[in-house]
Amino acid sequence: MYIEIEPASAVPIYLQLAQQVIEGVASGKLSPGAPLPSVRAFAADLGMNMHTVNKAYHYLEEKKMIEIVPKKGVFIHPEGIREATKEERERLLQELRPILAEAICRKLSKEELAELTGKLIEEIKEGTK
Amino acid sequence: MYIEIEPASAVPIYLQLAQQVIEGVASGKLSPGAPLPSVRAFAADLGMNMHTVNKAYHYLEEKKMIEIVPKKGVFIHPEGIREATKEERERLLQELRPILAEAICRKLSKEELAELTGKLIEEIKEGTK
Amino acid sequence: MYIEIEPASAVPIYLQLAQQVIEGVASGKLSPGAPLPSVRAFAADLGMNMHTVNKAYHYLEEKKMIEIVPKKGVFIHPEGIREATKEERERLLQELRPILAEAICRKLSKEELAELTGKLIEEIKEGTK
Amino acid sequence: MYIEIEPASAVPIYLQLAQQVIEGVASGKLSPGAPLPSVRAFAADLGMNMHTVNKAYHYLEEKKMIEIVPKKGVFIHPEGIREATKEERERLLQELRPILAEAICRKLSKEELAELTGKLIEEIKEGTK
DNA sequence: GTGGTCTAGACCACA
DNA sequence: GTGGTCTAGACCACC
Repeated sequence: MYIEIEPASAVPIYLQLAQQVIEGVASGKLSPGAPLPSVRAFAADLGMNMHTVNKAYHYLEEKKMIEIVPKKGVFIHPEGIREATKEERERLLQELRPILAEAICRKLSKEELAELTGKLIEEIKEGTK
Repeated sequence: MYIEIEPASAVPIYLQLAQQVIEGVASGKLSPGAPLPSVRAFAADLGMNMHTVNKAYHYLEEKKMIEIVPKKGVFIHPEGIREATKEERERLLQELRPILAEAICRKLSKEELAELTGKLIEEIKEGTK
Repeated sequence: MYIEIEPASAVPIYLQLAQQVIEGVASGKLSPGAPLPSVRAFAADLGMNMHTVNKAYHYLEEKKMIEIVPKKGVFIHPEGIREATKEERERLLQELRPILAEAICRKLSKEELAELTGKLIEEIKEGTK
Repeated sequence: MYIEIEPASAVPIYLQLAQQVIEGVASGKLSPGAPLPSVRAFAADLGMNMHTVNKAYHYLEEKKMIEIVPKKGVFIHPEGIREATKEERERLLQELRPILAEAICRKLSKEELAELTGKLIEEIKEGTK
């Protein structure tokens, strides 16, 4: 797992971290049950504060992507990531919406978009950064 | 143009407003050169602060999607929205990335995703909310 | 709303605070949509840290008992507290279980327990502390 | 006695163990004077650390629910579990309070609650897990 | 060693 | 003025 954080980004550090863990799962680099570093170790590793890592972990736990076992450690959810609920699909679509709207304004055709997202999906699955 | 704002959302109000203007353009409801309400009128209409509408407008101006003509008014960019630059395409992909990654974790296949985004694109183009 | 915190208690401060807000709702003192103090004001009021109040608020938000509107304030969930899902009922029962088990060991009969809980419920509903 | 531990629970393992012993007593499966496994044997049996079992035993001893006889073994308190003192009743009520408050918020009526707790009590007494 | 909790103080964007 | 984020450093219970 290589994690790259851009401190200057508008997206909060804890979110960047969480998203990269999610990418790790999507690419298969992180399998169900796999341990994640302790909050302290990860924080030291990434040069950030313990609480920031903690926040990322709790964010992921809420999404049921990881399991935080008090005093034991943190693990990719051992029962596997569950399929999206109707609510979650709806949320993902809502997040997608403004991005697609802007792309359409910018004259990207449906086909171009399909190709771009297709490539992006492959990239994520292969774990290419 | 029906604008719907969710005040409780984590997305800032000014951004929600800007995104809905963009959707208006994407759907063709707002054509190049079309006038937008004055800051004052829009704010009163939507029950929000003038500063908020102003911020949305300047956000859109920076993206070159609208033109603010002092003393005259605000218009959808009359020369049409220009195609995405390389940087903008890159940014759109970066925004897409975490959403797709989560979708993959949630076991959405490439085909399902393509179908969903396809539908969403149609929805936006038709201006269906 | 009178809030009383026991710093020496084994139950974390943020939880005590959250529970007392819940009691406020149960007693009807806090109605749907009612505003709660800002994190800073509440913290100053209660002599605790802003982050502790924040944690209590986010705990309650997760339970959908309050709504945190960024930059606006915090409110008792305006649509009212929704009924317990099957999962939540199950959790409540699991929490009840060890307490009842101990009570049974201590020779409290079913009738005594029913009477005690009945009284306690009335007490909570009336907002008697 | 079947003991089931959820390692991922927020409830400490030693407490889970102690609570299940209490349930054993409540259901009558463990009668006054009945022997409990040695710390070592229990730990091996449950795949947990000796310290953890030890802590559970001392927790139960403090509650006077078991008796630890050095070099002899551990037994359910032979003189029977004594009735709850006033303090203990008070403590049980205090533990009950937040659970009931949440249930009230969730629109569970007094009658529903009475029925649910009644069922739960029967379940515990019968030793149904 | 782990995560959980709490405090303190800071800066930021938003409204 | 609001909540959001981040840092820093501390103590605790549990394993």
